[in-house]
This record gives sequence, structure tokens and C-alpha cells, in this order.
Amino acid sequence: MRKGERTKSAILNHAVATASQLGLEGLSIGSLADRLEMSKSGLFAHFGSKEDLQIAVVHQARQMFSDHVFTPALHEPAGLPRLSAIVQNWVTWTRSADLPGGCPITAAAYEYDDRPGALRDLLSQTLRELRKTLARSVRVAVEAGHLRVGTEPEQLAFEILGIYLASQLEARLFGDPEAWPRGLASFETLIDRYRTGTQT
Amino acid sequence: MRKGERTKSAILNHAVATASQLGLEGLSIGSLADRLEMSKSGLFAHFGSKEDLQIAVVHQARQMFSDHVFTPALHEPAGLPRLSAIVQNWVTWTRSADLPGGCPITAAAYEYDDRPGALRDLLSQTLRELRKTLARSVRVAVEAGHLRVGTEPEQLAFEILGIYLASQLEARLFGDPEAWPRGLASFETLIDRYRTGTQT
DNA sequence: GAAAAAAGCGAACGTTCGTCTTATTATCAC
DNA sequence: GTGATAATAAGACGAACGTTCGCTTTTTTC
Repeated sequence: MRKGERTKSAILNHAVATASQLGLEGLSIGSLADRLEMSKSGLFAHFGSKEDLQIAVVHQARQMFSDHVFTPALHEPAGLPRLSAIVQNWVTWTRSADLPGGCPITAAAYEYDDRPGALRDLLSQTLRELRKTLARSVRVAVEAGHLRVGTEPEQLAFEILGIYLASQLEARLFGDPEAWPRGLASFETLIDRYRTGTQT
Repeated sequence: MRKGERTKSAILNHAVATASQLGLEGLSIGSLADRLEMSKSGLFAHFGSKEDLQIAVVHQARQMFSDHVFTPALHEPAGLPRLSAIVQNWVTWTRSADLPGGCPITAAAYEYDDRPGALRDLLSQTLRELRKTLARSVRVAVEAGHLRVGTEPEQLAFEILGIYLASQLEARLFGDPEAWPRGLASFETLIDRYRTGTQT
């Protein structure tokens, strides 16, 4: 009852890394087993089907996101500092060595946005929560007086997501490390538009 | 020498539509042949390999992009009107019935951003050109006095891309048609920040 | 340490994949 | 119309896919 969970965890960590590069569909049980030096059937037994493996991968990625992005941001004061920390942590996590293909959640979301099924439903819910968290941070920042009254949380969260998506795409597709600073600059400019006290 | 090109064109149109939903990797010669009611080998003969088929699909998508997005925008006056037309045409094209999975270029770019090879190179070049075109439009808009002097074309093009990516993702993953108006609203707000005469 | 349970392995399954070779049919120039 | 050529079809190939089945090994429990 103990060993199994350790193995399963190791499988999922490798699977998340692979999925970040090749996508959830690019995962193959055979090559995953090879990389982990175990048999196909032994690996397969931990999940009832490939789809269950893919779902487990998404859950693992969600957990990682929570651990590396959200939770550390709680150490920052609520409002704008916390919002900035989330964005910064997100970028940092994306660039970590554990994720050779960048954020596995946005990659999977883009991959499955047109394939109805359990995976799309799960990813849709995951991204909705992510957006809701960003919007909540914006709302708190308004209430704390960091951002102007009238700032639309949903719209701002939407634009932050856009900046992230563009940064990741350009960083990876162009192999241009300057994409991340450019994205963070866009984020700063975006926030400045709504910041209290320094509004133009 | 005539019939073959007609068939090839029909194949590519179907392939682009399929790729917009399932990705370039999701293309399969067998199912494509079934859908077109021809044999696998007959279809295959038009392309030397699957990779060549995928490359042809990207070229076809580029041509479609040019025909539906860029070329019509040339009827608008250079500068801001043309930039707005490009964005508007892009969204309209994305939502057309021929593209059940949205913009095949951004989808493919996200799919291959971590897979080195000829396809990534081609997609990288394609997206660079797209961004360059957007930036050029911004630059012309500045020169025409539509946008403020000091507006950074590259940064603005980057942000427009981000808005597009977020719109497409939310529209398709959430099945939320409001994502497109939200994206266009973000675009308007973004432009307003740099517009001459109406700056806050 | 023995018994019970969990974990992993090896081989095979039916499919589908891309690709190749060989043959047949359709198209086009003359 | 005929002959050359292009276009498509039929079929088989080896490999990889997800999945299933017994069987063996390892781990855990008592």
C-alpha cells in the first residue's frame, strides 16, 4: 500500500514533464515505461486506462500549480502584491527545470479546447478556477485601494491570461528568452493603467 | 496535371479543418482518406510523407490567413483602420464554418512550440511574420498620427497576440461566445491607451 | 517467518499508424 | 481514338498503440 503510491507519483512527475512538451495526447504508455525502466503493463496497472492516466496528469499539474504559484503567494499581502506574486510565480514555475515544455495546464487547455470529453471538462474547470483566482485578487486589490474603483476584475484577469499565453508562445516557439521580460513589462503597464495615485 | 491539383487542394482543405480541431499531430492519413472517400495510398501519393502533408497544411493555412485576414484589410486606409480590420478579420475568419477548431496557425504553433524540426521552424517563421505585420501596422498608425509618438510597435503587437490567444482559448474551451466581444473590448481599450487626442 | 496482498513483469491481443510496391484506372496531348 | 502519363487503388509490411491475461516477485501484515 506504500510502494505503489511512490511509484505512481514518480510516473506522474515524469508524465507531467513529458506532457508539457508533447501534450497529453503525445503521452504514450510504452515510452513512459521505458523512461522509468519498468514494464508497460506494470505502469498501466496503476491507471485503468490511458484517459485515466491523462486525467491523473492534469490533477498532478493542478497540484503543482497550487504548490508553486498560489500557496507561496499567500505570504504576500493581499491585493496587488499578491496578484503580482501569482504572476511572477507562474512565470518562474513555467521556466523551472521540471517543466521542459512550459506550463502543462495552458498547453493541455489549448490541446483539448476542441475535443469534448472528460479531459476538456476537467481542463475547462481548471482554467475557470485559475481565472477566478486572478479576478478575486484584482477585486481584493480594488478593495484595498491598490487599484482604481471601477476596475473590472474579469476583464483584467482575461488580459493577464492573454499576456501569459503570448509570453509562453513566443518564449518557446521563437526560443526567445526576452519574451518573459516583455510579458512582465506588459503586465506592469496593464496594472499601471488601473493603479491608484499614479494614473496618467 | 489538372485533376491531381484539384484533388490535392480538396485534401488540404479538409486537412486544415481537421488540424484546427485535432492538431497537426492528430491528422491521420487513413481517416483523412476515409472522409474524402479515397484510398489511403491514393491520398498518400500526393505527399511524400506525413510530415510533408503537415507542412503543406501549414502553407495552406498561411494562404487562407492571407486571403481572409490580410488582403481584405488592404481596402481600409493604412494605419489604425487597417490594424483594426486585421484584428476583426482574424476573429471573423477564426469563427468561420471552414474552421471548426479555430485558427489553425496559432493552434499548430502552440502544439509544436516544443518539438524541434521543420514544422516548428515553419510555424516560428509564420508567427514572426504575423507579428511583424501587426507591428508594421502599428508603426504606420503612429506615422499617420493615429497613435501617439512613443508607442512601441513590438510591444503592442505582442499584446494584441495575447488578447487573441486568450479570446480563442476561452471561446473554445469554455464554449463561451462572449469571449470574442471581451477580446475585442480589450483590444479597443488597449488601443485607446495609445490613441492620439483621446488620451486620458 | 508464514500468509496475504500488492506490485510488477512478459507475452500476446486486435487496431491503427505511416509507408512501400505493384497494378489498375482515368486523364490528357496528339 | 490511341498512346503516354498522371492519378488512384489494392494490399501488405513492420512498428507502435492501448489493453488484457496469467504468472512471478516483492512488499506488507500478523
